[in-house]
Amino acid sequence: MMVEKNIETIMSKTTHLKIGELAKQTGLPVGTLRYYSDFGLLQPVHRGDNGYRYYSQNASRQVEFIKKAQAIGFTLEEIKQILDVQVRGEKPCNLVQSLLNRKIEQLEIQIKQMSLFKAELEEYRAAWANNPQPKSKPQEVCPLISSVSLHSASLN
Amino acid sequence: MMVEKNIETIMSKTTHLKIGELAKQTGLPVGTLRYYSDFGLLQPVHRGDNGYRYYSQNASRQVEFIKKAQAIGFTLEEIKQILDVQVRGEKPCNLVQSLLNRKIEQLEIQIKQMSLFKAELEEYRAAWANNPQPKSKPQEVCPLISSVSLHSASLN
DNA sequence: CTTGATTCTCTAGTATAGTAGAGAGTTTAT
DNA sequence: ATAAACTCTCTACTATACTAGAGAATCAAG
Repeated sequence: MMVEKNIETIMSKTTHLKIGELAKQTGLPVGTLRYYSDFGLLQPVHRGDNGYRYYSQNASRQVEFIKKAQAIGFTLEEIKQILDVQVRGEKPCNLVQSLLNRKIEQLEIQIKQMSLFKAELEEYRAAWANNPQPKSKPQEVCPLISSVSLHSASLN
Repeated sequence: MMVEKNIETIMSKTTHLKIGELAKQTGLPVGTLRYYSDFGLLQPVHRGDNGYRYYSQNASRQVEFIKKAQAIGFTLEEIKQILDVQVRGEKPCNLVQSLLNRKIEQLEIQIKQMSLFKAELEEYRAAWANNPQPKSKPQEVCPLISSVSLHSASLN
């Protein structure tokens, strides 16, 4: 009993991170890490007898992955699906493959949309730069909406 | 009195849209349009004596703009700030210019991030395609997380 | 003129992604 | 051994973007 506990303690100390340590490494608040844990997004490798969460060293890399994916617009649910596969080291079953394919396609579309939208905003900005104010046509509320909207049609 | 009301009624019928009509044109539920109205994102040009919202013909184009911007990750608050300027036809004051500049920059960064992330997922997929399963190293939970994470560092 | 559709306001509920705090147990440092 | 720091669970609250429904007024058609 005593021996077993010692072994675990040593293991935990050397190979695992407590939640606060992971928080420091990643910059995420402890509360968020707990939330991820409960959500099933980032699970500790094990729980101590005290109930403490112990994370693998990989955890902070997974957090980085999560951050990126999130910044790009993936929901936690979607990220979980991707990470689940990673973590479980499953063979790429058809389901998972198609999931990944869908995500990649989505990204591609989004990148295109964003590029177009950016161009639109840039035009917008440029048009303004030398557009004093529309005094003549009061019924046209926005002087730029029409030009902006020309491109809008092609985006959706 | 009577004459005024008639004129308004005629104006409304010919130049303005009732909420349900706009809903049909745009595909957005009436409730959402009301929400946008209350939020100040898409305001009716006027309210009738009955309290009805009357929208300009432009409204549906603005909705398209909103949809796109939203699809790309802008919040309604941000979109409002952009549209406010459009609608008010304001001169590009410094504040607004910098707002737009910031948005454009943000988009640029996001596009880059998404491209990198997409590449990452593609690598991921490719690596899986010919990776049977990691039997030898049980402690390495994920066979791909390491390769994935190599690129991760450069992304943030 | 009445019926049915549309609109109004207002309240409340949903999902996502957390954040904050209470109250209790655990660990660490002195 | 005791205090400070850390962790636990659980509840409740926040913001964003809606959605649903009640109850009342208004409008449009036959």
